[in-house]
Amino acid sequence: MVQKEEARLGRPREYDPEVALARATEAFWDGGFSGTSLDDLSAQMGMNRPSLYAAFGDKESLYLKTLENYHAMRRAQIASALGGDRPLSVALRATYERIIERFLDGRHGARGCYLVGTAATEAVENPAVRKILYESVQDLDEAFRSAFSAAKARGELGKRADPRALAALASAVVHTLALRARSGQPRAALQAVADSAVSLMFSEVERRRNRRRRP
Amino acid sequence: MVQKEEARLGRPREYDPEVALARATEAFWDGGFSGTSLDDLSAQMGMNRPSLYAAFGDKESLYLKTLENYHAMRRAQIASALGGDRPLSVALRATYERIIERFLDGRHGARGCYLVGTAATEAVENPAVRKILYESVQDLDEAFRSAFSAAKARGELGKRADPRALAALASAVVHTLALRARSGQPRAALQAVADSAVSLMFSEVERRRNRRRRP
DNA sequence: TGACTTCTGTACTAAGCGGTACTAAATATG
DNA sequence: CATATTTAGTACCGCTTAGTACAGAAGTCA
Repeated sequence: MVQKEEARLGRPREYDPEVALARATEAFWDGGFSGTSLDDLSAQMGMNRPSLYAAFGDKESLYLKTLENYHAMRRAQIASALGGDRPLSVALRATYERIIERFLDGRHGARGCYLVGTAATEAVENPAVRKILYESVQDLDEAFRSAFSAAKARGELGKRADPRALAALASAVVHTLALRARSGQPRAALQAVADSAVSLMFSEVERRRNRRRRP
Repeated sequence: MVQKEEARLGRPREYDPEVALARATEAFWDGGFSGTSLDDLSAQMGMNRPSLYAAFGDKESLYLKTLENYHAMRRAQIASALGGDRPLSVALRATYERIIERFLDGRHGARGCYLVGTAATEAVENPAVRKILYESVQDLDEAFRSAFSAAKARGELGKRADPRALAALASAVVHTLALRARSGQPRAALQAVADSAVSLMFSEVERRRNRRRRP
């Protein structure tokens, strides 16, 4: 993320596009697309309406940009969290831990996942939003699937383990955590859900290990 | 649901309150709370604004009534689907089948669960909505938990099986199905998720059975 | 310096919003 | 029949919305 501060013609911007987009995301995250007005946005982004329009287009295209930006960030984050050479059961727990942290962190209370919390509502009547939501779900599945495949190749899972099925389940845990956070469940409840899910995914193997250790 | 058509004073209603509430649900389901105007509602409910206000109060209280109504209906439906004397693995598959059917059925495409699709967005800034969402998640967990406990007592699960953990997972499947439906995933994808999840929940037992049958 | 370019900020428009006052219509009651 | 009561429908209110016109400010460039 190098700042390429080329000498631009004309009056310089008084806002940072990245910061402004992040603040727009915050605003939409709390209120949803329809529930957040341009006055809200302009206030929270610290830029007046005409500048906002010049920079991001109309409300919908601003919203789509926040969605795509969020999606790209999370995609990278998940990939890096699942990468590395830790056993998947360990990496998975750590990943959920970080996700829970993010889902609980909001200025006005827990807000879960941005896509689950706001894009899902808009998805029915807005095809562009639906497409982003669809791709984000697919990408999450795929990230988990490749992680489970790799883990299986490393012998961390049984021969009968189905990476695709386990990945769908791992995604389901993310989705349920997003919803539970937004519904107001406390951190301990979210952690319990994530923990028991991971235990279940690896239960077969862990039991086999235990049998071998103390026969 | 007996119609108690008492002789009321004054001009008789030209609308059926239950039908009107169902139509309001439909409208909100597609557009969300903020995205659905009173004009939309009054058009779809087939009653003019003053009648709407007299019958259901303002927009928010109408929305809350649709949420509570939906919650009560689904609660009863899940309970009846999980009840009966079928093995839980069978009842669970049937339950998911029915849920998928409902999630895919919308006039303007698949819409998933009404609560997940609309209440989640409003939950951050509206405590009343958050409360209903919270209770609906808890109720679903509890319905599944009691079903898993009963199944365990009937010997359908291993001794180490944790009904609470399995219930959280079963709820997670419902949540992910709601989201996937709304994101546009086809029926086959939803069925695959549900099927493989059920298989995973009962995998331990099924494997043991297989071993016994063909040793 | 002066022309050109880009951003800022005020002020505005037209349309849509949630909500309501008021009149007419349709029933029960006496 | 007259009266009370409840609904239906029109028409409106004040406010908020998304989006824009325009003038001035703050830079670059020649």
